[in-house]
Amino acid sequence: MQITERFTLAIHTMLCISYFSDKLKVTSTFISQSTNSNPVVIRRLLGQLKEADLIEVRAGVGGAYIKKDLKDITLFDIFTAVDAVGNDFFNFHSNPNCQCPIGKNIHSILDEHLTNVQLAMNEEMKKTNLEELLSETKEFF
Amino acid sequence: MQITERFTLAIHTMLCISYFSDKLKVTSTFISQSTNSNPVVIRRLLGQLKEADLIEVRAGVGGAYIKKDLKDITLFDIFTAVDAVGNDFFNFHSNPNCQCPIGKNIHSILDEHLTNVQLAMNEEMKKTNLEELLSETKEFF
DNA sequence: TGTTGTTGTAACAGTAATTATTACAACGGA
DNA sequence: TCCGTTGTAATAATTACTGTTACAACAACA
Repeated sequence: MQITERFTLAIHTMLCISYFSDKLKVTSTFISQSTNSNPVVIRRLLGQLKEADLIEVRAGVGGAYIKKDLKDITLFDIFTAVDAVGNDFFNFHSNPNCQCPIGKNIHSILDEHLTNVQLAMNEEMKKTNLEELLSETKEFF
Repeated sequence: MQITERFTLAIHTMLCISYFSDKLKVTSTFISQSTNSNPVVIRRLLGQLKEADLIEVRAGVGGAYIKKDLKDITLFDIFTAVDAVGNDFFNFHSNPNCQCPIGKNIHSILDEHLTNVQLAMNEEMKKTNLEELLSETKEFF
């Protein structure tokens, strides 16, 4: 059980746009070459990131641009944009036996604990923003 | 992108064993009826929980038993047993372009942050143990 | 010792999600 | 009008997950 490649692909995409968009036109083909992925896959990803209001994509002329202050875009925003699961991060088996004391109460017992796990993950993702990631990139470069 | 049903199924299974194993023989068929699942699916799950040394399963005669103090079994132990992904919870795209400053450094940039997210999730899971879940069950019952 | 109920496991099918790919209409500048 | 690009539909290949049938191995017990 893994989080899809889409997530790291989207972070990579956002970093490409952040790093390059003032120097050159960042197209889906350009990003697909940096990520070693497929232009159509990237375009779908760009659509999701645009939908979440994180970027602007110029139809026709081409190119993607960040729409917010880099400080205000966190890993959580990107995760939510491309891998949204809402409140259902944990997948429940359906119709547990309501004749059984465990089956009858399994949601009452578990829901809160599982929600807390999801929230802990979200909070940790919120701690990392794009500005920070970009400055780390420049240290390596 | 969701965590598999296996996880909540395994928690349900552990609770059934905890709650019933001193009163009756908890077989894969019994658990499959409480969870509304399939006996073979449960037997595979029991195999993983046994492998993780959380339970004992009696071949031949039948029945499953908890092998540790309930306080010492957390959601994290169960998750690790049935949904193990090791350190690779986040799935990376392969062969990013090493000619690109982002592609070349994407792992150096991201690995630590993603590991922290996974650790935060793990730590939250460790906060809930079976004893606690069982006593909540009894409140409802 | 044979019967019984159970576990362990292989094999297979159906479903769903993911990623890659081709194709093409629509768009916007030059 | 031409060109490169986006947006999107359609399809295929792969993989993971869940359900199911089948059966050998096992352990107690009559």
